[in-house]
Amino acid sequence: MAHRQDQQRRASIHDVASRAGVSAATVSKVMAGVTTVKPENAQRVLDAIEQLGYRVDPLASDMRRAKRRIIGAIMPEFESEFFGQMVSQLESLAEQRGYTLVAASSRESEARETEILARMHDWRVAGVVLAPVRNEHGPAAAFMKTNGMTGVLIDRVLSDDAFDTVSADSAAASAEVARQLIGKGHRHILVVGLGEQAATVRARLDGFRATALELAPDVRIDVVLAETDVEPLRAQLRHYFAKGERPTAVYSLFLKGTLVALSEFRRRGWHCPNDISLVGFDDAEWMQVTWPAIAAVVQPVRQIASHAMEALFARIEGEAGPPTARLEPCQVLMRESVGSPANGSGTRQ
Amino acid sequence: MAHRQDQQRRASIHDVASRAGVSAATVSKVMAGVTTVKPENAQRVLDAIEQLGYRVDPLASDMRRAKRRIIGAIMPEFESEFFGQMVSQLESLAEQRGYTLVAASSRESEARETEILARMHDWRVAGVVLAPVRNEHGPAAAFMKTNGMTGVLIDRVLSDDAFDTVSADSAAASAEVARQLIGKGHRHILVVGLGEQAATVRARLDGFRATALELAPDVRIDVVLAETDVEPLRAQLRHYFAKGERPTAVYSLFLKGTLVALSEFRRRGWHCPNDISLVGFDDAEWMQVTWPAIAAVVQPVRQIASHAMEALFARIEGEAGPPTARLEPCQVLMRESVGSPANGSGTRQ
DNA sequence: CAACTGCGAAAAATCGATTTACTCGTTTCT
DNA sequence: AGAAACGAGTAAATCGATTTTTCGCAGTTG
Repeated sequence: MAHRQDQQRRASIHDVASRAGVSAATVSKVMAGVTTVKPENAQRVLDAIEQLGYRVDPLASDMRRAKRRIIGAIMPEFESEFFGQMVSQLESLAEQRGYTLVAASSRESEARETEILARMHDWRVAGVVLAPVRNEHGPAAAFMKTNGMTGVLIDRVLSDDAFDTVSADSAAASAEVARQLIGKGHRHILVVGLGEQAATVRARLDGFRATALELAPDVRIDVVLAETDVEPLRAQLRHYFAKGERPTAVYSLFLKGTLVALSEFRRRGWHCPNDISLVGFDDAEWMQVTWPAIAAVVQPVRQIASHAMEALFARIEGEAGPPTARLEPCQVLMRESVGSPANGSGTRQ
Repeated sequence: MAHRQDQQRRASIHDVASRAGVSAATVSKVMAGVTTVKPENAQRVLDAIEQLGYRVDPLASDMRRAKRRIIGAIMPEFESEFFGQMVSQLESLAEQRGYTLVAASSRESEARETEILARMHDWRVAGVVLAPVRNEHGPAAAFMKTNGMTGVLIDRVLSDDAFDTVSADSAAASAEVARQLIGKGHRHILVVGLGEQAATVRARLDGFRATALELAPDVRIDVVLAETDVEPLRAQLRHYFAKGERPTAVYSLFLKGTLVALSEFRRRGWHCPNDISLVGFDDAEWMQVTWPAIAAVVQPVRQIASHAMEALFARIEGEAGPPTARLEPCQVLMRESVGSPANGSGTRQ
């Protein structure tokens, strides 16, 4: 009955060799495309491979190699559109070069970040794309340095003295947001953010503040920052509004903050842009289909991914030289959620 | 200058052995926790490991093993919240059992699905969690069967004769949606969907239609289905409305369809729920913070993930018996985007 | 005292492919 | 003609751990 004896060992190079009547070394050469094999023998090997359904065992094959054709990717999370697209892009770029991408999520923990890195080191990955939880100065980057790993840092980084970095030009984008909000007449703006330690959050905040103050020295900029979690941010924001503060615009430095802001507006019955304006860093597909459409800074995911991979492969192929720090320009989409404060800022429409 | 000689070969088991003055076999035993080692020697080995910073090379270690402690996961895409959460959950569950998750995206292609599967087979993964692009009858599942792989199918599947399956109870959820829409008085409903071949799409459509017709035999149900891409769906939907069709409610069978429907409503200046009602399969975080909040069917991601992993590990550990087919109950959140058609169905508010 | 039992550890085989070194013939060059 | 070069192929070493086998030695047993 049970034809469950199909646990037949998969064909090894020796099986192919004996079936083709040659040695294992010859089979290996045929697979490697070496020309010093008699065409006749090569054909017999090819036939044997075909018949046995032979596939090279990557474990054995990679054993003697110092590096495998594997790229590791470590993202802070997988749930957001941004990192989802990033992983997808990276995977596709890696595959184009014949590499396999192995992705892992640090789940916003620096400890996990280093553990994963150690595991990838054990796996002898050729290189790593690390999107650190905080910034380029964490233990993960240090681990990579001490272990001589090849890698690129992306997203929440500015520049590093050991690794190439690629990230969105947060400061420039924030400056542009400031320019537009000030231009529309806003003079009391609330900035909300998460993760003070993240390199990009500081860049966004500073870029925004500098430009806003330059264009309108009388502008009032309030800041509500929470350290790591979203819920504390929500609480702080609620408290801020409860005090009676009434900014005419809110600029959220990251996606979850935009959601928190929107939900607080809901609680209070405020509508955009009549009661308050809203811009968020990070775009999402849904933002253009809602009433109103939500203004957002679009991060250039594809550019970041492709430049990161370019830099990484250059290093893998041995390129020397000082590390580069790339900043990719963002696009600011001022959608319906932003208006002029004049429209009415006190009562509901 | 260049202190770049740090490419020092990492310590092998033999380095540890010679430093501890024992043989490699003894080191291996100490690491494996075998008790037949003199405590004194064990200590020397431990010290040597400590001093050399020795870590087992997984490549060499796994070489002789038939299976590695690796679980493969293949998702149709990484960009959506649903699959992002799914991968995250699976990764965390795998790690809890000491396994590493290797995730890959088939990018909605059955050909890629099989390629990835072949690669994972080469890697000797202990098991695979496959979320097939279409359904359980594709080439990927067949590949798994012929190669005797261990696996679980999730999401776009109903049941299979070789593998355990876990998915959301689409039919029941759709029936509930039908119940509520009919209950609110809707008698002309448009259902939009993508991927006729996907097991779940059919289940959702049939579940909805059966219940709606049972409760209100006079209900008119229109269906707009596109095969694979979103843009054709958008075109079809636009054409449908251009004909002058005016359903009072739209039920989208998947997330992207909900976005397409919303953007078409925008084009025409229709607001929910006054001009038209909308419910979508698949919830997303933003749906509760928009005006109006969008009604949605929430898939039980955590349950699906954990039951899938439970089933998978049971099989890995040798559990026999016929495959099981689990359906996890969904939650239907009727939010503001759904109202009664009476509210006004012709002109803008 | 020879034979047996066990323990602890070393030696050797194994996993599957790659690579180096080496063996024969054949050409080619001087 | 003799040396060097080359073509085609094989045996063996190698990668780093695990597992099986073997071995020495101490303590028992008959």
